[in-house]
Amino acid sequence: MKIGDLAGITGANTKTIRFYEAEGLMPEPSRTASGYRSYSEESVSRLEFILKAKRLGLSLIEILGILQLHDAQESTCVHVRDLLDQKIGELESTIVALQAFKGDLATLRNRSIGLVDCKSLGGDICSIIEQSNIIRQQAVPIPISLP
Amino acid sequence: MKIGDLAGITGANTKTIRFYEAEGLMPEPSRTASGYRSYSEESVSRLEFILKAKRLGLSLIEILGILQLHDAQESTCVHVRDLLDQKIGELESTIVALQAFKGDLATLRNRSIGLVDCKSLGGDICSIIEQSNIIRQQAVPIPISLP
DNA sequence: CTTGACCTTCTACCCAACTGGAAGGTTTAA
DNA sequence: TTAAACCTTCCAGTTGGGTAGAAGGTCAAG
Repeated sequence: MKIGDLAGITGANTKTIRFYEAEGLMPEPSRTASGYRSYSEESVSRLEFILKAKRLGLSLIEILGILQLHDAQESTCVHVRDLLDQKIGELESTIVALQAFKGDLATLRNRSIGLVDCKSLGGDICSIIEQSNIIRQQAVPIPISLP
Repeated sequence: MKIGDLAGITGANTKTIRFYEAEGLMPEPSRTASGYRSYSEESVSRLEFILKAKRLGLSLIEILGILQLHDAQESTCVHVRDLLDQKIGELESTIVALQAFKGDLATLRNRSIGLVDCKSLGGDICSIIEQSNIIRQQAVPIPISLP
């Protein structure tokens, strides 16, 4: 099967497949006489694995780590479970931070009800912002991407 | 006051101040005879405004919009209130999406308790991932950055 | 007078995860 | 036979918000 077929089956872009190969996520496939990449069924499941893992919020680096364990014929389960725990923890603290931040913004917004002249609260540019005193905690960045 | 003084007062990096100038957020300041940037108190409050607005989660583009209204001597309050409403709405849907996603990951993780051999559930690489069927909604990206 | 801490401009690089385009080779169906 | 639809490699660009470094000019203290 050629790269376009693999792309069609998995929903990935051909450029993305070559990119994953360059990044070491997909192994170098065999080639036809004319140099076209030639993939097997195994390539389909490997690429689908990568896409699923991405949907779980794993980065390419993290996925590479799992695949390297797999390729070294080591067990990946414990490692993956740790990764999931870590992701869940990150999500938890992100959610908490965002909720607090949303509360701060809502307070700020409610204080500004009925305000038309920005300077009526004493600011130079916009009192809503200048009167704010929000110090946001560094939130964990959320990896979000869809194929 | 020179750029280093402005940086010291506000906590911003001198490179960042020049970058904001290039992006049109900070106006071009006057120069000393030797070409050094020379700032006034107004520059301090403008830069502090930018930094505060960033802490509210506004992007530089959004901040630029507010500043352009201000510089055109139009009222910014209504616009800023709308921006806040929009940010609050984005936060709300992001939080909901993240909570759902966290629940999905937790379910997946709990299903894998006690699993040592990844293939015992039938997968090729890691059953935890291969058995997952998570289709994540496109979440709203959250601009997060601290000075 | 020199040393070191400033300042200037300019270009290039960082992060992730692709995506686009150019320039060329191959295959397939009409 | 020729046109479309593939494929190849390589290089550059995207996004956002900066940062790093080079090469040079300036200024104040000792």
